[in-house]
Amino acid sequence: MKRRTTLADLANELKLSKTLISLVLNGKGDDHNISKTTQKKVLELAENRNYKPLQSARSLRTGKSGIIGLIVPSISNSFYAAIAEGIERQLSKAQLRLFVSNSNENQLKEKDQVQLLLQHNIDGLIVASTLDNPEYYEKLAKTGLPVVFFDRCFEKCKLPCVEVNNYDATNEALQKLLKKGYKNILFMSPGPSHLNSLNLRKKAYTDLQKEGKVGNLEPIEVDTSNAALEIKRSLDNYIKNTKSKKAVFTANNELAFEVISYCKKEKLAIPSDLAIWSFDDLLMFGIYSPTISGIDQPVFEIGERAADLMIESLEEPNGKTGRKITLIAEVKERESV
Amino acid sequence: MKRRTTLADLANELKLSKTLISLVLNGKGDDHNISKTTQKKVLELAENRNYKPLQSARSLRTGKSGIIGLIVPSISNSFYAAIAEGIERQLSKAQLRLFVSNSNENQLKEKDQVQLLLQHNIDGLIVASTLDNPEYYEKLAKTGLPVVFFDRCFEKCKLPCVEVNNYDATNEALQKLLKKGYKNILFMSPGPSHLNSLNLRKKAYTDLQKEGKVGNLEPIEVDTSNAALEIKRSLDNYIKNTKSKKAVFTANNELAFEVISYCKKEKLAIPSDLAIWSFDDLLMFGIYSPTISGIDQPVFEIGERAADLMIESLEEPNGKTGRKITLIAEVKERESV
DNA sequence: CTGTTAGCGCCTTCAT
DNA sequence: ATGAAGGCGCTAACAG
Repeated sequence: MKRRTTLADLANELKLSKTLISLVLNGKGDDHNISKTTQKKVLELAENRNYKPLQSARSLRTGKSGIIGLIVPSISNSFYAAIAEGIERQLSKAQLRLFVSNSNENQLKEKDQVQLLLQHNIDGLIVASTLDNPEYYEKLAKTGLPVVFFDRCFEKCKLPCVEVNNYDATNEALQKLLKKGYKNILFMSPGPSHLNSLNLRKKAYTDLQKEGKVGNLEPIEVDTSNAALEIKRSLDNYIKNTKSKKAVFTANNELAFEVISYCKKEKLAIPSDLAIWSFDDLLMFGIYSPTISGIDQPVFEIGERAADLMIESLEEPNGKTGRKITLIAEVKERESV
Repeated sequence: MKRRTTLADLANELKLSKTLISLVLNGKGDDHNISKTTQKKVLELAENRNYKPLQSARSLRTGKSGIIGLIVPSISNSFYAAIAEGIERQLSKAQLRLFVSNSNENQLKEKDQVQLLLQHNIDGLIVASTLDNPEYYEKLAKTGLPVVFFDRCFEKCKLPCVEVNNYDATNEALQKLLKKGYKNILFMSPGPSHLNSLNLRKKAYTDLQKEGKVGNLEPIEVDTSNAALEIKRSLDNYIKNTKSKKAVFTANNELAFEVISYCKKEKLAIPSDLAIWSFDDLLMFGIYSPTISGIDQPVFEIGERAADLMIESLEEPNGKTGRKITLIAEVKERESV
């Protein structure tokens, strides 16, 4: 079990000081007028010995780790998984690495994960937060840690974030349903929720109700730990009591999945017995029979832009705060309506 | 921007030595006969000041980081995402953290990622490798780094690994197809591939051919970067030239997805025009109309067992090598055949 | 029961 | 153009 090569090893072998080696390897050779030949020797030996600086040592010395923490509700949700890939792709261009943590929609666990990340000297934090307010992160940001939100942003929060046009996209989809003659649309969201993104989607619905355009059904909040059952109850009820054309709008992909599953079990035809439109767009929506209408968020771009914001924050720690990026989600009408 | 609390801070405040604090905080207080009252004082102050040891310092000193590296082809593939969650869940019980890296099925990138992980002093490596032989990892393991494979294991490799009964499960599914009267089954796998797991699936097919039970169609290798087109070409051809009942077996979920997509586009009925059976089992398979036959790998368990093997290796570095765990994948016959 | 000392590998100021 | 020395925060020998 041979030891890894260290700076000292290289220094000894070349009869030079560690300082010199360090300077050259960090690209500061020219600044210090170190001769080209020396530089070359150093670089070659380093290559040859496969020298790689030990991050924990460097991190201890510089206070920087080259690690960005990412916190998502669940990495096995394809939405977050795709965003994570976008982030990783972009960060790795800047030689940064990504620490992925699940919060499992649990506020305590989320804070725990942050603490763990902090212990690893992370340089920044990218978060789709489950918390109900941004205070915790605002405090963190005040200590000098760059924080970037995505997907789940907070109103009146100065921290940079990347989100999509939740309200407008939902409104557009609902309007299309109305035009198709669906009036008593059922709105379902995972809940109980304080999440701004979900509330905006819901607001698009309730605002239309206030305008008298949509029937006055109470929006349903589905406890996702028991989704299948709750959805069955709601839909059974909805279908029994609704005479007009029936349609359900789900605020995320998990619910849509359960609704489709329900239709399959109950042998309901889509869209004749029940029409479906979902916020989020899964790959399978495009090949299901019938194809399912969705709202397609630009997942990779969300990830990349979040990473960009992070890199910006890293470069100018006192730069303009409050950079908010709003991306456009594409409303996709398909056979399910 | 206030500095974090350090051991020295606590020591100063209590007029005790750093050593003492360190001992207590690491639970070695009793071993060193440190008085309960002192221990209590230390623990309370640490709690109070929200002291958290800095991992990079500890790592530098001990050579251990508490980080396990995970390398997968793509974390946005739901199969790997689910396994990653299983691993994370199990590791976190042992206070270990997970570094997730994508190899993108690229051998060079995979090695790069390993190097990066190594720089972070990782304590172990869990890998679904894209390499065509285990040498690289065997060398690594010889330096004392615990390595655990999963999903993609190597024959005649002494390193611990977790896999499923690829051959038997495929054989079972194919036998069921035969019994249903499908004779000229088309076999498709992502390729060109050297992966043992995929080759075992293919071998189950070619062995049946040798026994004369399955027609003698050449197994198809689909270039996944251009899957849709290649699949269309193969299936167009297959369907045109096959008179008997038609069925395709796909060796992974991505191909199955493309085949279903093809059927949708070409308006082919499943299973009357074309039957489908897939290795892997996606959530959507259960709600698609018709439901799709699959082979369900126990993803969470794969993750957990891989994590277990890692934890074992960590505990007894010179323990028995060659621990191989083979889990049973469940063959699920559904409406698509 | 508690403290002193040294050093992990690296970067950085200050000297030369 | 190069080097010496110190220290980041922590732990592990070795002393009392």
